[in-house]
Amino acid sequence: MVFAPGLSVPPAPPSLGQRLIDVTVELVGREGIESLTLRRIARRAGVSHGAPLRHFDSLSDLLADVAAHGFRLLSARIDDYTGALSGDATASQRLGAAGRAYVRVAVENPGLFALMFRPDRLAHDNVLYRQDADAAFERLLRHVQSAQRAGWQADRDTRLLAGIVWSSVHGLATLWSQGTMQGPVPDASLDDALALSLDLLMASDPTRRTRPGDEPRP
Amino acid sequence: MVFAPGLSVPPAPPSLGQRLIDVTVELVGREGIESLTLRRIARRAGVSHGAPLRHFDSLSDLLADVAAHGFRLLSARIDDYTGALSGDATASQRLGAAGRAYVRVAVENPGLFALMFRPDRLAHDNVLYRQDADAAFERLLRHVQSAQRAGWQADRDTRLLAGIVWSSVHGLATLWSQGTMQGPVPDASLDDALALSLDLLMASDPTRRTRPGDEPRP
DNA sequence: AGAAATATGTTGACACTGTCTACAGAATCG
DNA sequence: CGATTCTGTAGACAGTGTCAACATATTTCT
Repeated sequence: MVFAPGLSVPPAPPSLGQRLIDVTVELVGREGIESLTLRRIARRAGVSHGAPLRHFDSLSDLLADVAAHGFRLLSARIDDYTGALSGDATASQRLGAAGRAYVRVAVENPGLFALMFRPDRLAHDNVLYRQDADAAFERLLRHVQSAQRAGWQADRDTRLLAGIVWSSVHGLATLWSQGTMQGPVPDASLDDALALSLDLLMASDPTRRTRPGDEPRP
Repeated sequence: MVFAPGLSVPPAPPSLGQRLIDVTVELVGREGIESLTLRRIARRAGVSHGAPLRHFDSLSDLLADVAAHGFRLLSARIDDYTGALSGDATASQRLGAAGRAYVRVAVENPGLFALMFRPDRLAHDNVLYRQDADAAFERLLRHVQSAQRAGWQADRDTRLLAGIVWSSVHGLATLWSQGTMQGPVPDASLDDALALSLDLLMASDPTRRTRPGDEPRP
């Protein structure tokens, strides 16, 4: 092994706290929310059933940290999707891309996404959760603001408008990712649904020429 | 007591099955979803902890029946709100009233509403649940259909369009009833949010003259 | 009517769960 | 070096969903 100071520092083994979060993320991804048991998480991490409580106040505290991780993932995906647009994309197109990222995260990580919006399973006093959730919303807020400056619904209250856009996308993401939509609207494609939803939202956008679902994707 | 055949038949005491459902509805209304325990429900109904399993396959089967009750309540409220409009109300106004009813049910019964959309706590093979949920959606579908016949988004696929309207209203109802919205949009009023949401949805409605949030309420 | 079958409740057991306390060893610090 | 804190283990406790055994009613059939 070569000695290269600052480069080959052996990666410190992640603390048990972090490993428990990783294990939980993997568990909720493979087996869903009902599998999220403190003892099961501990077992899978290879420690005794009492060990997690040395790092988290309670199960709901651990789950809140996991949910916070989900919000960080969401923010990253929003940045990916909006950043992948060409430089001359309109603000509304960027907002649409953010919405697309949101639904994608929900559908690709249904368990984690469900956990993120289940207040009865999350410690309400977890600061990381509130921080990262707020950061994701602020991202959306900035995109709404830009779209407004470009003329879309310019006279509306920005925060409320962002809340409505959020609601709209969140409803689609929720119903789709938990399979509820497949009952009443069985043979619809997610892309069609998403395109229609954004189309209704952006119906009054003066800058749009084509359907807002037609931007390139990353 | 007067003998009046057909009128004063002493009301048959509701079966334990029905009483368990009633108790659960009341419990979820006062103490939320985390309180929904088979043993606790049995205790409150005054029977032993094993009794409920003579009437339901499992806790999740009982909860699915309770959720079905919630969907029946939802359908009734939608009919109330749309039926209270004057005879010359437009189809879009009726659709808006249905959306208002949806959000109202969610906000006034947050625990029950949360239960209705929590697939991990409901028996997926409960027929009553699927029936009553479908019935509620069909109601919405008919209102969307009427609005389309009146010219709103007439060229869209009706079921998909109904799914999008549902999503939009459902997102607002969910985030508001579970208090998530009060974080990012603290001082917004539900009426303003609802009005704005319906306004965006109905932006392209040719029959509307005023803001669609302005119809009378029952 | 009487017997058989079914329905509906109780009780106790089992394997789980979250959380608490007591304990042990390691790391850190004064 | 001694004391203290950190981080893990092990056992206990109350609570959970579900099942089997048992006791009565109630209904059904002959």
